[in-house]
Amino acid sequence: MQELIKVSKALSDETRLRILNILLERECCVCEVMQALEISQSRASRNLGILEDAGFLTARREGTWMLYSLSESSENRIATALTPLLKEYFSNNEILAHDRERLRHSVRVGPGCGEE
Amino acid sequence: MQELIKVSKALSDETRLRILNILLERECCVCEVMQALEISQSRASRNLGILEDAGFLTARREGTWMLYSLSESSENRIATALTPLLKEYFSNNEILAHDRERLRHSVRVGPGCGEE
DNA sequence: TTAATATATGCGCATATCCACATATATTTT
DNA sequence: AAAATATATGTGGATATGCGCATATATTAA
Repeated sequence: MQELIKVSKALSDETRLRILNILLERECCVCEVMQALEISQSRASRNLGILEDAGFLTARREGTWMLYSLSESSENRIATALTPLLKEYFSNNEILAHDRERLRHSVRVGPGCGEE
Repeated sequence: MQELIKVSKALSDETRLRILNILLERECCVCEVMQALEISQSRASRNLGILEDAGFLTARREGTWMLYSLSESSENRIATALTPLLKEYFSNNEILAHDRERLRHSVRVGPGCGEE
């Protein structure tokens, strides 16, 4: 029961739903989440952590970046059962469409990206 | 998005999951919920109200009783999509099984029930 | 090693949540 | 109308949550 409560709490927040929405598009680093949602770094990081802890996300490191993506189906049965529902629910929302739009224009800066 | 947040918050609490669990068995009045879960009257009433507001429950009056039951599928798409998941999730839990057991022994008292 | 960049986290504050207690409301019975 | 019963709700207190700010940590580049 505690797992279900954790999953539900993870979905009980607008910031986290917005994060799931853009991660349905593609894997993102923290700074891309910040840019797409126009939120602070600590806010992005903390909410990504909550979604990861609830089983929605998987993190991997690539250089200085932490890349977050939706978990595989095997990781968390509840979370992945909900994902199709979420995707459908996210399709007709102004804010979420706006976030996805900004994601397309977001830049991943850092050592790995030499400036030209 | 706010509707999804409301539904998620409704599921983010152990008391409310326990209420959904016994209502999967059958329609209940507030005093039966109190007895099955061994909680106070105000706690039962308030949490039933939260589940109703989120679209999970429907209430009808019968004399002095308020009878709560799971909503029909048409009422709330999100809530009803989750119900089968919940049902499966509730099956192997000690607390929830105990609640269902107490529900079987609960008594609906009141003016309608003449003592013999 | 030092500097630079990306991310995580300690902390304090504002707000939300949950509960028990007391009380208000609604319905039925007398 | 008054009493009895079931339920809803106002209130205050304890705890949880979400955030910004500052700082710590991790990795890479020089």
